[in-house]
This record gives sequence, structure tokens and C-alpha cells, in this order.
Amino acid sequence: MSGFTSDFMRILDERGFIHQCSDPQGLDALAKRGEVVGYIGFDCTAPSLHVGSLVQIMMLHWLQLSGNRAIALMGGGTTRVGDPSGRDESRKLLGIEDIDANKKSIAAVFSRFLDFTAPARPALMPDNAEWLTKMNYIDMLRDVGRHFSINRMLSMDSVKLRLDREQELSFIEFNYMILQSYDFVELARRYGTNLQLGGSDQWGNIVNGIDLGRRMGTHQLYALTTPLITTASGAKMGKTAAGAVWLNADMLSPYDYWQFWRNCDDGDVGRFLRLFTTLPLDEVARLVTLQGAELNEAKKRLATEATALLHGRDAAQQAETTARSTFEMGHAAAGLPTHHIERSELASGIGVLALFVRAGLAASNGEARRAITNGAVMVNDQRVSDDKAMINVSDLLVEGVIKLSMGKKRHVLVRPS
RNA sequence: GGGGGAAUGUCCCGAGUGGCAAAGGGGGCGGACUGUAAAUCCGCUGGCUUAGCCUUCGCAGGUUCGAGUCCUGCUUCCCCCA
Repeated sequence: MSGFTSDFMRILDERGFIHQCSDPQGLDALAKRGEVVGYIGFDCTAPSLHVGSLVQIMMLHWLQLSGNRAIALMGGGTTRVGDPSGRDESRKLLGIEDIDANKKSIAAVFSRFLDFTAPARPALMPDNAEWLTKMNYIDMLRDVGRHFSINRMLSMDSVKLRLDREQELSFIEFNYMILQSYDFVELARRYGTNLQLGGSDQWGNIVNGIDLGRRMGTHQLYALTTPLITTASGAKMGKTAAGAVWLNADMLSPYDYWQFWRNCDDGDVGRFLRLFTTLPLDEVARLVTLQGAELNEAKKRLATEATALLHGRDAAQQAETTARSTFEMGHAAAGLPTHHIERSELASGIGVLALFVRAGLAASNGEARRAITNGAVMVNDQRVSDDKAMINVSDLLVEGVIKLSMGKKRHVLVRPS
């Protein structure tokens, strides 16, 4: 598997990004000459991408860094159709305004990983709505559709799994792979794109695109997929106490993002350092030799480096400092997620239950009440045992905040305003 | 077109003789132990102004003191025959 001569392929290989590749040697040769134009499509199904997409984003990052061209394709068109890959049920069809809003919100994170203004080979961010929405049905069938064999499409995993389980697969979803294949061809024509990257579940769709390219007369196209990233305990990566691990700061604070990495399994540290940070591999090798409690140092490094990539060095540093003073010194660190409340409201007093719900630490009064019974609730590090307790201005610490804790890990500051 | 099954706690799977806020899992959350890890053990896992009240078993009606459970109609899905 080794023996790559290009920086791009060597880095991807060494850091564990490669699952399948249609022609490793051919791609290596292209990359060696800096001639790779690679893209990844991101559908706009939510207002933010989450860590699940981070592997892909990191590949684009390395692609550009190694002197090739990276394209982040927004799926403004394909999202209107919905990818059935790896799903048991059809997605709800999203409204066009939603897709548009999602797209804008998603696009922001890429500037952290890609340079769109570089003088040489700047990264690009087209939207497949640019061409897909202009297609005419008959032309589409004649130009593109005739190259697709239904027999073969039925054998593709994304389709076959649904059919085997006798689960509904609508015609619109069935068309997704055709659109994705066509994207590849269109990007090849527009920008000289020759590589599509993606998760392992995208292999079928990508290879279809290569096939279509051959039939429609493009230059040679390549496919490269990443392994499915799971945690050491086998779970799909990307859950935390706060829910999904979003990349947008307004949906998951840099502090919580840092915590996500800080809390990873021991067995994941090395792999995650290679995939989600840009630390040199010898440094990674050194970090993973740490044993037992010392491994925590490696986790902090992972958290800070990964957070720095996404939210900037300052935010990462601040998250680390906040974590240290919260967990290692037990203070109400100012950098904790903060919830604002009217000063007047606090003056007249607010019940603990309501306050914890407002701060997002409990879903309902009942849940907060149960948490109190379980001994999980603390105000200013004092355990609360009375669910009728009232919180008011006298609870403000010298820092002018009230620290709420749900269990040992979830802390929020309440600040009057 | 005919016949037979299924739909349960708004995360999922799943039991449920007319007395049911409804067994059991998984997942999640919390606690203990640890290292903010894993494993293990324990608790919690409809809502509320909580001695009580309210809303839940596909949808709409009905029988009954009382319906997840019985009856009727409807919707969706699956199986068999055509």
C-alpha cells in the first residue's frame, strides 16, 4: 500500500485516510505533478456539517496543501433529491429555502480548512444547483440516462439494501446516483476535475461517475474513499452530551467541541490525531506512547489541535484554559458556555428546575427534578437537594455569574443582563 | 381484485388475560469506581403548579363503570392467491 511518491498520496496513506482507491498509482503520478483537481460533495441537509464530514474536509485540506486543487461542492441541487445511501428510510424532502439557508450556513466552515483566495490554485466552491436545476428532462435522459443500466443500478448497495429489506425507495431517490455521477462529469468539464473523494458509502456513486465520464468522453477520472470512522467502542462517531457534534460555532461552542475530543476513547487517540490534526507523525507517535493517566495529555493535545483547526488557535487555547480551571481547579471559569437572564427576573428569584431547563441542561422540569434526586445537580458547586429551591441575586459569585452543573461534565454559567 | 397479518411510550427494538403511565432490552442521562478514557456495578429515562392532575399504544367513532386490549370504518405497511 505504500511506495507513494507524491506528498498527497503519501500523507493520506500514512495518516489513515485511504479505504479504497480506483487507481492508486495513476493518482499518485498525477498528484506528483500537482495535477489533481479533487472534489467532495456536501449535501445541505442541515444548517451545519458535523464531525462525520470532517474526515472529508481534512482530505481537501491536505489536497490543497500538497499543491493540488480542492473543490468543495455544495449540493444545492442534489439535496433537493436526497441521497438514499446508507439510509433505511427516505429523508423528508427539504424546502428550497431551507436548502439555501443550510448551504450558506455550511459554506462558512470551509474557509477554515481551504484557501479560496490563494494566488495559485485557490480552492473552489461551486454549487451543483448551478447546472442540475437547468437540466431539461428529455435532454437529461438522452445525454446521461442512456448510459445507465437499470440492471446495474439495481445491484448498487444503496438501492439493493432498500429493495432487499422491502423498504420503500422512491423514484426521486433512485435518481440521486445519476445526478451525482453527472456532477463528476460536469466538474471535469468545467474545472478539469479528475478525482472524487468521499466516505466509503460513496464508493458506488463515485465509480458510477467514473464510468459515466468514460462514456461521455471526459479525461480519466479517479475515486478515493475514506474508511467509515467509528470510535474504539464501535459506535458511529459524533455524539456528545450536547447532541450532534456540529462544526458551526453557533451550534456547538468551541468549548464543547474541545470537550468532545478531550473525551474520546483511549484507543482512538492515535488514529484521531492522524486524521483530525496536522501534527507531524513523529509527534503523534510520541504522544501515543503515553500510558494510563498520562494519555490525558495526548487527549488535550488532540482537543486543542482539532479545535484550533476549526475555530482558530485562540478559541482552542481558551477552551483548554477553561477546561483546566473547570476540571483541574474546580473554578467557575469564565469561558464556559453562558446563558443570559434578565437581571430583574433573577432579582425576583427563579426556581432551580426552571433555571436548569432555561440553561439547556435539562429538557423539562421533570428531568431536572429527577436529576436532583440523583444528586446530579449543583449550583455554584453546591449539591442541590431541594427541587423547590429558588435562585436569586444572592447566588451570584464574585465574578457576577452563577455556575450551574449537570453531573460532573456539563457546566453552564448564568449571567444577568 | 380476493384472503391473511401488522402499526405500542415522538430515539430504536419490543411484551402486553378489559383495571395500564403500560414488562423487557438497546440507546441516552446521572451516580460509584477511575484518568473528564474503557470495562463493571447502581439509579433515572411522558408532562405539570406532583398526597394530586393532565396527555400517550396508526386515525375516527362505538360497546363498557373502565379500552393498548372488544366492535365498526379509515390510513399505511407486509405476506399469500389472482
